[in-house]
Amino acid sequence: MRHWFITADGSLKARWKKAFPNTAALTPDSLRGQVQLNDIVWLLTTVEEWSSLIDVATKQGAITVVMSYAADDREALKALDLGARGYVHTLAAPEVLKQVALVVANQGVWVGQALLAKVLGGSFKALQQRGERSTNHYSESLELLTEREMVVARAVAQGATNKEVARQLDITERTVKAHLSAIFRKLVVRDRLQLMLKLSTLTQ
Amino acid sequence: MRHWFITADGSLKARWKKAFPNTAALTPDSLRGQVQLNDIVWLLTTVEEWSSLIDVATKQGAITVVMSYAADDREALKALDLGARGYVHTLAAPEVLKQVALVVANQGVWVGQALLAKVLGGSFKALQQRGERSTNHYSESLELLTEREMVVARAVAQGATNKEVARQLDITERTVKAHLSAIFRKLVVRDRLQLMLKLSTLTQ
DNA sequence: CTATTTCATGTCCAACAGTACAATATTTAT
DNA sequence: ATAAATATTGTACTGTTGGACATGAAATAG
Repeated sequence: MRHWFITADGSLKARWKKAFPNTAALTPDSLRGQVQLNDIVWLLTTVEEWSSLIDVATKQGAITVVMSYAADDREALKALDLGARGYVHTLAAPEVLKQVALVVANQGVWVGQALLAKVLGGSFKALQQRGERSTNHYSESLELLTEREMVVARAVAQGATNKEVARQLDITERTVKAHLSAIFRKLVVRDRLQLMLKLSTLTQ
Repeated sequence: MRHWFITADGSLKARWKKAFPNTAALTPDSLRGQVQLNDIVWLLTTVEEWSSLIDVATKQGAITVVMSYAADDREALKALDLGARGYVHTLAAPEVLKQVALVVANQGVWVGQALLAKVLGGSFKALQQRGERSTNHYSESLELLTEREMVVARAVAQGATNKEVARQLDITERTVKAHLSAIFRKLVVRDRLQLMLKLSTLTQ
């Protein structure tokens, strides 16, 4: 089982070699005939080139993973729909690539956690034949927040401390706390970590 | 990390032991309190019992896989929607079970190929109009963490307090802090919020 | 014009988080 | 066998967080 990285110029990044010692880079043209059964093909080409490349690779029994700079759910779903078995960020660390390889090589599918929730939630409802529009109770609860609270919530969800938020917004730390208390009460979470989780399930 | 097979009578099939030497069978009642973080729970109960059992297992940080005789797509989606990470046939061979375990333990989701097509097809349409954004930047490695540290890191990334993690793992709060200090140092983050952010990108 | 909402700030305090010093037992590697 | 890594727990200390009391100004809705 070999790993092939398909890049426009056939270049091979060091971190890929670090992840998989027995690997090689290829240009899109030289893909056909090279790959074998259960090889893993990592595609770094443009969106336009996927379709045919995924097809070529899978026809030869290879497993395809699309790499992209844009962590775009729709793009990911398109790739998976076309036959790719994974969708991962281009700059993923060697350790992540290893995990992805492990999963896809074992018949699994690699998608982000956030995307997964959407996929399962969405499709489940789709199969249930429900005509209701996707009313995420989150957007409602988010609308409870005032403009200022929203800004604070976002900053905190990005990992900022109260002090940092205060500096960013040029207000005192006390005021940040006041906003946070209101946010916690409105969104029914106990602390900034739970807030982070709540926000991430919806804004990502 | 242990494997638990939940059956009505608490019986344990030979092929499960063959797949995972380090395993045990449980009845639905005895599930609570037994399983730990990152354990894998295989559910062989009736459909009616899933909901609560998946909930109990995941609340304790375990990964749930539903086993069923009926290869029913809708049943599978329901299981996954409830929080299960895999859906596999009850009579699956040991080799298959090992693969499933490998995939779900690495953040993957196990579903059949046929179901996958449906899921993606359905959700792709369902998700046509949603915007996305993302940020990815990391270099440090998850493999720097020991097994124990990994368990703590995941628990914290799910929003647990030190006290809660201590209770879950049946260790003192002080030990949790020790692990966390090691985690922070290794992953070069300053606190649990930054850890959360880092893990969410690493395991995306 | 008043009532309400939003935004800002203050002090006090208890709980939580994280580090700096440890120490000890077990397992793993050389 | 010895060294290194891992897992566990302890005390003491500092900084952060969030709630419980507040107050006051500006904007907005009725």
